[in-house]
Amino acid sequence: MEWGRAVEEEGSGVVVTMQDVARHAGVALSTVSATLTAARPVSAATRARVETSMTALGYRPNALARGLATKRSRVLALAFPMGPAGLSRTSAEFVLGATEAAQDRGYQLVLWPFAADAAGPLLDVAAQGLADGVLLMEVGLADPRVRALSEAGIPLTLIGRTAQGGLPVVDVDFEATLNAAVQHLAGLGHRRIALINHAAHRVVEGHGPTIRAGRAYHRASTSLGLTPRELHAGESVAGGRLAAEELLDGSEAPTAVIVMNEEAAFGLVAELAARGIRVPGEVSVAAVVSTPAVAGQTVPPLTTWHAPGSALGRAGVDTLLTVLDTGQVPEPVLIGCGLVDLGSTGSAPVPEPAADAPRNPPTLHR
Amino acid sequence: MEWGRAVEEEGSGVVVTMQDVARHAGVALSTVSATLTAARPVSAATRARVETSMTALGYRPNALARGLATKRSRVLALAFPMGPAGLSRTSAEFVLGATEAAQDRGYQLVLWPFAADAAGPLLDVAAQGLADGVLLMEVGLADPRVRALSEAGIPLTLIGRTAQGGLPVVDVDFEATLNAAVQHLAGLGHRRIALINHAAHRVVEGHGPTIRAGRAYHRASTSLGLTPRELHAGESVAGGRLAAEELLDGSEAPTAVIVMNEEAAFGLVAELAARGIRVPGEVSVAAVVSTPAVAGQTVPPLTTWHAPGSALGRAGVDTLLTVLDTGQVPEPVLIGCGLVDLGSTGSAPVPEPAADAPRNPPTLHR
DNA sequence: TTGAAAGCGTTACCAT
DNA sequence: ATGGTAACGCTTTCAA
Repeated sequence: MEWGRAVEEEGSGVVVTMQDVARHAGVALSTVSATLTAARPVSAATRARVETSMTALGYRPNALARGLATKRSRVLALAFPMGPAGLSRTSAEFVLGATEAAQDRGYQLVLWPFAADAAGPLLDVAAQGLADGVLLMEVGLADPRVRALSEAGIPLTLIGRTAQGGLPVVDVDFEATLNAAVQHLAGLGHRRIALINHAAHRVVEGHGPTIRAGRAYHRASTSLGLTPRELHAGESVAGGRLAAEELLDGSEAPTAVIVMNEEAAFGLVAELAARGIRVPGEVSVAAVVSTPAVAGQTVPPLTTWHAPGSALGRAGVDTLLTVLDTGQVPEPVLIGCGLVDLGSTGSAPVPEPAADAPRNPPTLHR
Repeated sequence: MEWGRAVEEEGSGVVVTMQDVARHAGVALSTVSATLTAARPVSAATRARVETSMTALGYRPNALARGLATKRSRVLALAFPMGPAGLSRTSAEFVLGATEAAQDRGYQLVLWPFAADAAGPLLDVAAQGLADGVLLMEVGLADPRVRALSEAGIPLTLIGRTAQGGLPVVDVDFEATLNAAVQHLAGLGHRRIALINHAAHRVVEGHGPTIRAGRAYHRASTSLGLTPRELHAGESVAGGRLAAEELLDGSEAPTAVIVMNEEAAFGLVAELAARGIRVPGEVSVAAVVSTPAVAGQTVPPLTTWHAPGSALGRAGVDTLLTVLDTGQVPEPVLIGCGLVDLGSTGSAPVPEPAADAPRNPPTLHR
């Protein structure tokens, strides 16, 4: 509808450029660009003409060209080491939060699956300009990726690692969470509160959550005058059962168990059920840094300190964008877990000595 | 180390362009490009010089510029509707397979989290040239995204949907899998083989797997002269228990159950355990289109027809690249599940009437 | 075999 | 407020 130029109305793979829109609207190319970016004032009249032309032609800005010109792709890469186990619910909540936050701020968030150890491909992607910055999930204490990326000067933000070396970081507040859990159980009268943590090799590998949760648990326990008892269980139902057996077979069986290992939680509950031990009547159980959606799967469902996935996601994006925009390293952001009471914790049982193992007050009868 | 030009050795955010490399190597820009793309012959000598210069300067090709020039980003988008439940193990295996296949063929595979219904953002990303093609996961029978993308002329491949409308597709071969499961159990002597499928509303919504699995199960059963009994269970432990109760309470309780619903499988096993029914002694259980990693979590672990996630991922990428390169629509690819026998299926119990419900041969005693 | 130059679709700056 | 035009970093002709 202008001087005789063949106008493709839609579809068919024909790319409509800014130049096309400009011609159609009878304005200069730079004016079209301006109405899009608001980089300079455009009169309402021309703006209207331009916008009409854009929709008429089905114009779509080319992100690559824009990125080349601005040196910004407006894409954020979320690098996560993906094993065959998939994405845990907690991670998923994180991703969703991050995705929303990114969109709110005009960025695209893409998940880039990378091997946990290989920094190379990650480096390429970032250095090639495909992503403006990188969100690194599940960072180990001595993660090769961190060194590589930060040395290459690629803006990044770490998820899941305490501040060290002045890198931008967001993380679960394990300290606060374990403290809350211990306090909660102690408040119910429990004196023997055990922790089932991740596998022992995780500690050796420098797995942050495992280490920090363990430390926080010990600190919280001793500060209340309780004797901590930490077990490491394999990440499996079987691992959980084993830990439970070890815990229950001794004479000093705990009356409350904190589990920081989702798979093992299933095993613990199964073992308790197999022994006919009532939850929370005889033993209280609390899942920590988990989610009710998972911890609620057991019978009975477990009271949970819900990992703040979504909030962490938002915080991660915000932090990364701050780095991108200002070059400054923001303070670490730590977010605690919220309590979701699903009824698996209750008052400590009255300390009645078991029949098989008489203790201090010499046999009170059963 | 050349005529006096300030040479940045690394890092520090300074971008090294092809022009820089050309100058450093004393060749033309186009020659550098040629050594990189092999688009034209380059003598070994100059190639060596160029490569030396590239590493000396720490050159990284700019993907955006290359994409702009070639009109190919060499990025494939894997669009998956991400809910808070995360990525199932099966999906994860798919993603891994796809990622590997993409890398093998020189492409980057990114996961683009999108709302299941919103086609808009997806369209933008693809139309903007950020991705060359789209892999659509979890496609519903009347998926708005499919229409939008194919109308926009964006190369795509569907995952999880039978061929219809001549679109490129890869999927699990439900027919073959359910058939194999039914045959396997019938071969063990079972005559009452039930199916616990996904929730009923899935059928209404046109959830492909649910519908096709159900159909295949019915077909396989009747072709063997068996009476099919299909139940729909909610995707939860509770849903599984409910279905189990319904199945077990009747007088015609099945001796074998096929479960095509991972969450419900947990409930089924729990209910069987609660009733003291031995698996596979009294009831055989088989998980279908699942993975041993999940179905092995129950006690006892379940014999599984393992969903071919990885193979599907590779097939999906291959199909999409075929579409991209040739514009042709390849034939649908269907891949069946492999059997992983974890011991939860066994011979059908001898049809001995239970003590509480005497049947044909009047009370043989227990 | 190599060099020079014209795009790719934008943005950003300089005029007007 | 608007129109030209030089980048952006690369691929791809076309000559030499």
